[in-house]
Formats: sequence, C-alpha cells, structure tokens
Amino acid sequence: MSPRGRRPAGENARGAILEAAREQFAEHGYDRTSLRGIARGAEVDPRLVHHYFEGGKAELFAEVMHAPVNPAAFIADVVAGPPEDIGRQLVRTFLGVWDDPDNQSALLALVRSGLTNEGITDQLRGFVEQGLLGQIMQAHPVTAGLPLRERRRRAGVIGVQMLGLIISRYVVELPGVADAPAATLVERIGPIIQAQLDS
Amino acid sequence: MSPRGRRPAGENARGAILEAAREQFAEHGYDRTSLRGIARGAEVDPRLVHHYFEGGKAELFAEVMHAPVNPAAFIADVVAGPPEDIGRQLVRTFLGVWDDPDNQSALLALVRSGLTNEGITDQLRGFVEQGLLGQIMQAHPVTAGLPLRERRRRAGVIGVQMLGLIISRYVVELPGVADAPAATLVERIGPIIQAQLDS
DNA sequence: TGCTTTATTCATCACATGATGAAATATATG
DNA sequence: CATATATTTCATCATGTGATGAATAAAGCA
Repeated sequence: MSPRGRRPAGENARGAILEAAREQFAEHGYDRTSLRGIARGAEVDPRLVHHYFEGGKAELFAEVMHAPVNPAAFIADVVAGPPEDIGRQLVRTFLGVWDDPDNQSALLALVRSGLTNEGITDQLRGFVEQGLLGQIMQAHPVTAGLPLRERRRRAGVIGVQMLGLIISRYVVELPGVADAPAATLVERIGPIIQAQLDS
Repeated sequence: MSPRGRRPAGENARGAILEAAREQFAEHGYDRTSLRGIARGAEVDPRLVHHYFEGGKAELFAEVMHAPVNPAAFIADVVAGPPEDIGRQLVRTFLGVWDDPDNQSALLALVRSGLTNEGITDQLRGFVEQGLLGQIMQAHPVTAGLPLRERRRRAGVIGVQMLGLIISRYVVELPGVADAPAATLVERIGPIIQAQLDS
C-alpha cells in the first residue's frame, strides 16, 4: 500500500494510537482489546504500537489510565464546603469528574477492566478506605469521633452508593440514572450519604 | 499417559467439567476463561469439553448460567410481606440468593462477564425495569399511584442500591460490606430503599 | 553536504485459542 | 457372544495474539 519508510510529516500516529486505545479499552475492557485492533482503529501499522509503547499492551493501558483524576484534589474539593453538605458535594464532584468526556473513557476502561482483573479492585478498595474512610469522614464532626468499627460500616454504605452510581449510570446505563441530569442525582443520592455522616 | 479409550466407569467427566467451568467463569469472567483451562481444571482432555457441550464455550457458559435464580419467585418473595417492609425484604431476599454458595459462583460469573460483555447488561436492565419498576413498585400503595417519570427516578435509586451492593460485597469486596452479616446490611440498606417507596 | 536518528512498513516467530476428524476402548444392548 | 454406542485420547487446523528483526524513507543535525 503505502511506501515503506517514514511518512511526510504531520501524521501524528502516536496520538491516533492513544485515542484508539482509549476508545477500545473503554468500550471492551482490557482483555477484549488487542494491539492489532487498536492499530486498525488508528489506521496504523501494528508494529508502530510497539514502537511507541515498548512495554506493549500493559504500558499502553497504563498510559491511557495515567492519573485520569488526582485523588488528593478530589478529596480536597469534597471537604472544602461545610460538613452538612459533604454528601451532596461528594456526589457533585464525583459526577463532575465522571461526566467530563476527557476522563470518562479512561475511567470506564478502568472499571470495565478492573472488575475482572483482580488488582485494580485493590486500588478501588484502597481509595475507598483511605480517601473516604480516612479523610472525608475525619472532616465531619460526627463521624470523626466514632469508633472505627462504626465508621467502617458507614463508609461501606457510602461506598455502595458510589459504586452503585458508577455501574448504574455508566456501565449498565439504568434508565432513571443514566439519563438523569447530574443535579437530580446530587439531590437523590447526596442526602443518603449525608445521613450516614450526620446520624 | 492414560490409555486411549473409555475410562473404567465412575469418573463423571461431565460433572467435573461443569464444576471447573463454574469456578473459572466466576473467578475470571468469560473472556479470561479458556476451554483448555477448564479441561485442565477438570483434569480431562480438552476434546471432552466439546464432546459434552457441542456449542463450545458459549453453550458451556449458558449451561453454567442456566437460571441460577427464578426472577418471578424472587419478586413474589419480596412482595409477599407488608408494604412497609418491602425495602428490607428486598435486601433480605437478595442477599439470601447471593450468599447461597450454590448460586454465588454462577451469579458472580454473570456479573464479572456481563460488565464487559454488552448484552448481559441488557438482561440486568430488563430485570430492573420489569421486576423492580413494573412489579415491586406496583405492590406499594404510594409508588403505585406515582407518574411514570417519578417512578423511574425512584427505581433508579433502588437500582443503585442493588448494583452497589453486589459490586461492593462480592466483586470489590469493600470492608464494611463484604464482611458484614446479611442482617446488618438489611438494616442499613433496607430503610434507604424503603424511603424511596414511602416518600 | 553527509550522517544519524526517527518513523514506518514488511516479514516472521512462538504460542494459545477454539474447533474438528479419527482412532481406541469400555459399557450397554441385542 | 456380537454388535452398537458412549466415552476418551491423539493429532491436527486455521486463526488471532503479542513480540521482534530487518529494510526503507523522511527529518534532523553536523
């Protein structure tokens, strides 16, 4: 087809590969995505994928996933407001991140792959334990003073809300959740979370 | 190794295959599970898998998944009690099904595979729409009279609880959820659902 | 200009996968 | 006992996968 050597500039293959990878990882998850499929999607020779990402599929995935969102900043944003609004603010910030098209495909890929992958679930669990239980609940006057056992329980219920929200809205696409405006969900789920804090 | 022909009886290869398949589908999901891996797990020649399940991997999966739980009976169980207890009863029945070791691996397989598989999500969505929105909410005096739009929204929140519960307890295994006794979760999540019904 | 680096294509490897045909042997049936 | 049938192993196939070496051509630099 094309002549053999370097193309006459302005092609940006690397970018095309990353974009195709993001799309396909998000849509099919890690396993069902192949390097050759990505190359096809990027209209590029498969060898190029290895050329730019020498670590192969794993590195490409890592690159796509790389810090789609900064957990520290996320937490900071949530605890910035008044304690009686943490529940709503958590949902608001959360949906803000997930509804952002820049993050969405990466996050979706993470979830779609992570649920079968073992090891990414560790990451999720860690985030819930440290960020949620360790920081957000410390920022609330009521939960901060609770015994660990009780804090764990409440953090669990909050985790259920978050995970349920992701899966319902972005993966399974439940009607009434996937098609609801973010503000509606903030009003529906926020108070449920808040109740776990205020007691 | 073994001689070529039929083994001297009492081996029950078919059962071993099914068991190994159930395990591996549950642990790794559909994609990461191979026929050869199943055969290895069942200590059986790979050809046997095809011999007993001529449809191959798809039929084997279908067989393993075959009606792990009857939705109609499930719904009937939930709406059997008084309306003011539907929330708790829903969680109770739900956990009863999922905590049963007979069902668990099949259900896990379904979820682990379904979230990347596109098409099983349809099934999930359908169950939530028909069973939850169409039947359970009809059985409650308050929600039965609500306009469809509002019913959808509430069903959505309930769906979030159910999906969140599955993912948190069985897939991600959040502390505070995975290790909680069923009764605790009934008391924690049940009222949240009930509130969506009573209004 | 000439040399080096980078980008791109082509040609393969080794391997795992799902699938199928054929041979061998135990059990079931007449 | 003879014959059919069910169960098992072996031997392959075609395909798709991730990976690598080598050739070629443009771009960058001396």
